[in-house]
Amino acid sequence: MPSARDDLFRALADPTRRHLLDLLAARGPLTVGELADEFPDLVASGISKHLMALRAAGLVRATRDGRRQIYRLEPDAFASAMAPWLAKYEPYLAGALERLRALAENAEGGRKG
Amino acid sequence: MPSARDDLFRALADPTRRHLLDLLAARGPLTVGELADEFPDLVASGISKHLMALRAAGLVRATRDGRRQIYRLEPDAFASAMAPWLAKYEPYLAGALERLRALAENAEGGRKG
DNA sequence: GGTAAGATTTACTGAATGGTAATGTATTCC
DNA sequence: GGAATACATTACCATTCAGTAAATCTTACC
Repeated sequence: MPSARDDLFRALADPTRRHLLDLLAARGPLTVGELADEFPDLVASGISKHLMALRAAGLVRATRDGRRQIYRLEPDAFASAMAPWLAKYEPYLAGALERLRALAENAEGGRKG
Repeated sequence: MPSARDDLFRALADPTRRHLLDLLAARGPLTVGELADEFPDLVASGISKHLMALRAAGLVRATRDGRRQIYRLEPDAFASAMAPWLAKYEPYLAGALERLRALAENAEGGRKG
């Protein structure tokens, strides 16, 4: 029985799925069609399957709007599985965490713009 | 042709490989045998293959010591591939980054011990 | 030199994965 | 009601992957 973290990392293993997440992160909630437009080399049902995988991992959430399905990020599952894992490597990642710290501070101070 | 980030996430997808990384993070450099001892259900060559995958992804480094091979974490590849990726989700991960920020500050202040 | 120990490589196998095509299911529009 | 749109689901195929077993290679020990 795979854990939530297993699901997370398995879902993140595929470049197409990571790209889907990137799109949702960069552009906010999107329909399946809008997402699929970004993958000219893939057939629609393939995108749908990837979205199902992301949903199963808890990384995205979908809501209906008429006949469309709007997907958006679900950051909670992401954060709660990722953060404690990252913490284990904290002593080895001081530099990277430095950068993340800067980002976090930037987010605090500069978000309202 | 897979990118460095592709390699990273594919390497992290397998629970055994993540466990290997965890062991190296928690206990420092270890030999293949010491690592293999933690996986009673797996055969030695399987561990070796996983270690090769981690090495190919740049996540670990190996040095010889007699007939042993000592593996240790290689945090640079990890950080340089992971940090910019995480940054893309920064607006969605404020809470998680908060926690990471606390960790980083703790690391700064308490490292020289 | 010969043997054993530590680790990697190769060959093989079953299972999982990503992809397509076809079918199914709501929902909207005429 | 019927056609069309937007997705999801199913069936299927090729490839990849994790695992074992056996062979190989290097170093240590006698």
